[in-house]
Amino acid sequence: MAFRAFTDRADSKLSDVARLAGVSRSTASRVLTGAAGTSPQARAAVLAAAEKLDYQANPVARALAIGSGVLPAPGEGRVVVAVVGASRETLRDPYVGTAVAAVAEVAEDFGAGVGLEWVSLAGSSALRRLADDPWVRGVILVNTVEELLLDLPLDLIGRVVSIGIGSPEVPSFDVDNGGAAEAAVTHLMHSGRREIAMLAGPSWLPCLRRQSQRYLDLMSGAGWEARLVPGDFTSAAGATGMTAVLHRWPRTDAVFATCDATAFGAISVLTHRGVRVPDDIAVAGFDDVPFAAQASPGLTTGTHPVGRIAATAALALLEPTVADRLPRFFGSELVLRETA
Amino acid sequence: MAFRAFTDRADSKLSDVARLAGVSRSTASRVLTGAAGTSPQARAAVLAAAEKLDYQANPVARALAIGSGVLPAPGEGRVVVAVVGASRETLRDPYVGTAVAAVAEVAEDFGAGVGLEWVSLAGSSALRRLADDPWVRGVILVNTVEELLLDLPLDLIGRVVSIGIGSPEVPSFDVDNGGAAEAAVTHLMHSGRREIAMLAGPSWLPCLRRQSQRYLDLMSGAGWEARLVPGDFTSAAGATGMTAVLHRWPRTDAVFATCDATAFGAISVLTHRGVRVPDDIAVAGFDDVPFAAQASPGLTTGTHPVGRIAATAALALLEPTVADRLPRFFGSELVLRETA
DNA sequence: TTGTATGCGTTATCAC
DNA sequence: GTGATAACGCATACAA
Repeated sequence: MAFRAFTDRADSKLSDVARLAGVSRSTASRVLTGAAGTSPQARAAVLAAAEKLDYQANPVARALAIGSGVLPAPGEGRVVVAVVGASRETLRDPYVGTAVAAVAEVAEDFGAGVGLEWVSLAGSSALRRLADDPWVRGVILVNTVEELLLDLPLDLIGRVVSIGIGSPEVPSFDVDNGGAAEAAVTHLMHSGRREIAMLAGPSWLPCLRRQSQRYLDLMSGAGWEARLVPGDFTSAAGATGMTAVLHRWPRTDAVFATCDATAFGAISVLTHRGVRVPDDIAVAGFDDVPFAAQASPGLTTGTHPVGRIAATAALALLEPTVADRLPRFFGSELVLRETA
Repeated sequence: MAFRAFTDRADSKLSDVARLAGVSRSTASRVLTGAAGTSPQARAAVLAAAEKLDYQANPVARALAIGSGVLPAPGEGRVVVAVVGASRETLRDPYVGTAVAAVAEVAEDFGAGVGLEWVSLAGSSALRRLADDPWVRGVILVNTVEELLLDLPLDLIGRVVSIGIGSPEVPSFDVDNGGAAEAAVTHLMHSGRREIAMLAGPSWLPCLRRQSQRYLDLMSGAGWEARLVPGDFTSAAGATGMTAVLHRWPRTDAVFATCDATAFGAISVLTHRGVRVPDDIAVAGFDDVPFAAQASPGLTTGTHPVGRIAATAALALLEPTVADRLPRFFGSELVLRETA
């Protein structure tokens, strides 16, 4: 994030180069801009002079002449993490912090900075602004929805990726949360549970559909009744969701939660009511946050490599040449602890 | 974060305004730039014309003429959270995520963006770059050290604040962790504990000195032996620190940890060894992370309003007029739960 | 192929 | 006070 070109005035200008090369400014300009119609010898002389003088074109003057805006030099600019959500408080999710940190780390290797921005569910104007800003090297959409993907500013395409759902134009990077759900639910099934409820995430979040759907499929495949309650990733939602489940389906003997925070919320309700975990009700989460290991009982949960996913997304933006070879789908591993 | 001025060409130029106002470009320019020597009637005419045409000076042309770089328009630019630390992984601390999110929320109200950057302990060059970048509206230093504060780029002064220690030139915002330490330690003392150890934070972090010092003062004031082990905010450090404490001072009956993660690391060691918490050893933490309430036993800990602190720091940067009236020191409240 | 001349939109320096 | 006019540094039709 140097932006050197803006402030430090170049020590030499085009006319200096031209004079040293023994040509006119026009010729020097032509050579330097790579325009056609320059003799090899003129080109060599200009290039040598430019090299010698360590010439750096003044981006402001160039922008004025060209009629364009000032463009960032290679190695400048920033990557912005654009988090889609119902309210600005979405930014407070620990998930976001992890992603931003990971992006910051890889961006630094490319001389880029990181930005964090909230985008409302109908926030195409925010994306429009990002698209208009030449200093935005790339945008990482987080938790985006279909609508946003559909009317994405066209000039953003090619420098936007998504963590969550994608589209033909925007490559997506995500955890295999369908697989994670399957691992957790089948584990619960194999350990003899049948009355399995799911404390799901926000229903508007499309990338979660794989998770809920897999649960639904598994339950109907086994011929058992599905018990799904939506939530919002908070532990409060886990608590109210658990309460609702207990009320509607008193015989429930296992719960799969969309994330660890929700699982912990559920567990707190359970222990408060004297329900034993896992003896009476088994609980499985998803994310494998640090506390999952420290809690007692230890939370059985699926890993969620948020940092790796975000870093990969950032790399795809900053190093387009390797983008195709990057993993797009990240596996989750079920970590068996005590709650299930 | 509009940066509109860069890309969208102004629809009207200075000459248009001048023509409509019936004056020369020179006069129009003088009026618009606020230079001296303009007649009231000329000023009125120009202002009216500019208003009518919705005139916006082209920043690129202005920059070229003025010889400066392109400056952000009022309401543009960004605030960067500069986290000081030994390695880039410092960025992964949940504390950082919370701070960035909070800053992002208030920055948005001012049309500013947020950036996140890592600054090494000897990272004056990184700060130099930030100072040179006119698009940086302000810098929020996090966990800074004295050295960095001493050779801060001079032109950064006035748009840099600190979360942690400050200096005469850079206002600091921080939690009262001395008070937090006192509340926790005296609580332990009042509940009959005497052999109180402290699992401290990184020794290089100056803003933590108030915390450790208060513990030391309290212990020596009571005439008891101090037992302090440094760590690094991780739960791993809590585990190894707890092990060390147990080894060196087997009769320890209470522990105050610099943060909740460290406290949980200590507790896991304790429970693994069959030591009962709080019966045998009481544990108090600091931060009051969400998990502190959900863990069982619930963690007794001091609140740490990171979000409010960061938001206030951002406000001080973006609204200098109210900066003096902003709180600089944020109280911590001891939340009594089960571990102490 | 090369050089000349002019434009990009503003600010600053002059005379007036 | 005001209006020409020359920078600012570069790009590019156009003429040579």
